[in-house]
Amino acid sequence: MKPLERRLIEPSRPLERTFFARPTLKVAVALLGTLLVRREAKGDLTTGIIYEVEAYIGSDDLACHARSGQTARNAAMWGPPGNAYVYFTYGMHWMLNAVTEPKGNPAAVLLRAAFPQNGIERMRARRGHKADHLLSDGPAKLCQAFAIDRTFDQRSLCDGNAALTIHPGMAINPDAVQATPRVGIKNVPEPWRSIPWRFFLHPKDLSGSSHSH
DNA sequence: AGCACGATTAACT
DNA sequence: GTTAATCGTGCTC
Repeated sequence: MKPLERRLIEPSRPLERTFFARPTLKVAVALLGTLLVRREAKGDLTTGIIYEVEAYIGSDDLACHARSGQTARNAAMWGPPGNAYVYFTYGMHWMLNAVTEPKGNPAAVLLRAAFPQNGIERMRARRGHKADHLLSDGPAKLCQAFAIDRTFDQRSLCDGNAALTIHPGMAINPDAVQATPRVGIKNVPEPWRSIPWRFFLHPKDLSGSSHSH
């Protein structure tokens, strides 16, 4: 018996580059509630609603990889807004970012968590047989669940038929957005270590009004 | 050439 | 609560 999928969200057009070509903090908050869509072989869709992000903004931000100037690794951040920036860390994990701000202005939003919507069994096959909410509740887990690796670095997230896109998702109550310091940067100097550029929604705020068009 | 550490995770005590 | 895993990157010598 095929497991029951959550509500099938038929993706509309992806978010356009103009969505990402804005101040990074605005893009970060606006990404909450949007739908991450991974098109796999045979047209299978793996999707989830983004509910946790972090902003990394420019070479002055000492937590941002742009702090040490442009290199082969971080070049994506200097590229067009709406591209992916995917990097490898801790010797084993991939991280997915969406590049923001006008081209040449290095900044990005780290996608830290998404609530599974479609393709949940594919996520389980890659992540182990865990409860839905544990499949993509961290930046490296998200990349595992959605099968994202270096091949996505510098690729557009805005092309309709691409393997990875971001689409309008749920309407979000701005009052429900939580902000805290970014995590995993405890050796970064102040004020960057404590500036509240992590944004997220509580699960209860994900179960409300959903719309796909 | 060597080295310290990382936008983390899973598995421990 | 702690810690091993595991290796690319950027910095120092």
